[in-house]
Amino acid sequence: MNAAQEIKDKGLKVTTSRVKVLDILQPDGLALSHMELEPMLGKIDRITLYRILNDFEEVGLVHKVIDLDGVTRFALCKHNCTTHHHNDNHLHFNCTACHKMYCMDNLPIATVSLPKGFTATGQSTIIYGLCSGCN
Amino acid sequence: MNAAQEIKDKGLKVTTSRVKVLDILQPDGLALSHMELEPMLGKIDRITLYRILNDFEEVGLVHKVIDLDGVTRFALCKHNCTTHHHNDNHLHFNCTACHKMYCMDNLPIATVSLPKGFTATGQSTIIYGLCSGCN
DNA sequence: TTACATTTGCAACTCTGTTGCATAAAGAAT
DNA sequence: ATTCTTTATGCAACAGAGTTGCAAATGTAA
Ligand SMILES: [Mn+2]
Ligand SMILES: [Mn+2]
Ligand SMILES: [Zn+2]
Ligand SMILES: [Zn+2]
Repeated sequence: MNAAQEIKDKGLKVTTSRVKVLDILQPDGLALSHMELEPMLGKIDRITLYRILNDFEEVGLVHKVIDLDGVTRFALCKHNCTTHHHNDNHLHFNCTACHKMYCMDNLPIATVSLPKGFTATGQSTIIYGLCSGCN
Repeated sequence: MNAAQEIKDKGLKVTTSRVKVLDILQPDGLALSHMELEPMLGKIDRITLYRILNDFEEVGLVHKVIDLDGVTRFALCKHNCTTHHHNDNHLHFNCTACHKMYCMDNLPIATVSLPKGFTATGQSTIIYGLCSGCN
């Protein structure tokens, strides 16, 4: 499906900025930061980019993940996420050389048994090391 | 062991600010943020606190962990960490109600098998849900 | 094509973290 | 105890990330 249609299906107005942002996030399965996205987008205001990404996250088009350096990154949702309900409970891999962050769908997530009194609703795991490009 | 001695053993000068910071981090096993630490410390300059925590991390007195909201937190090391070599490869629990972050020593860490080309040197897992105080 | 609702760009602001520099404090030598 | 040297501290100034208010521009539907 094309970006404009996905945006419309989520109930958002189709604007050139939003289409461009979604197109850039499409292909790779990588989670990109604001600093990486801004130069790829031309002359879009950085505040607009903040608002677009936040809107996309709210309607389930992208998910947010904070990497090991504390940098916020965004990646496409692939599992029918909807407004305020994300299904992106997958692992992420953060390369310590090139700092790329990969969404690792299809990897199993271990269940942890917590001490009495604690109840888990989810977990966020970032594995770090060298990616296939840096190895 | 008392805070002053621990600081001296790591080759750092024993100052009143450093002792106070280490004393505050001692008891609970919680990872505290700058915003939480500053009011507990009285009149210590915030830049000084940044430098103290960074120095403590470098010599292996504390470790840093970024919570689910992207807030940087610091907690005591408990496993003979040394300069530039940390052994704090444990899970963390982030309460979604009170936002406390707990160091979960003694919980097993699952090993993940990655796609070809990727090699892991470690992982960082944050489990979220309700803590014993909020349940 | 007009009219309405939403989005965008800009200014201003907060919060986090870093660096340079003069002063204060710690530790060692005398 | 006093001096000396090194390190730590406080302050100012700055850079980056993220938010909000508001007027102008744009999208959509009538
Ligand atoms: Mn992801
Ligand atoms: Mn910890
Ligand atoms: Zn890499
Ligand atoms: Zn709690």
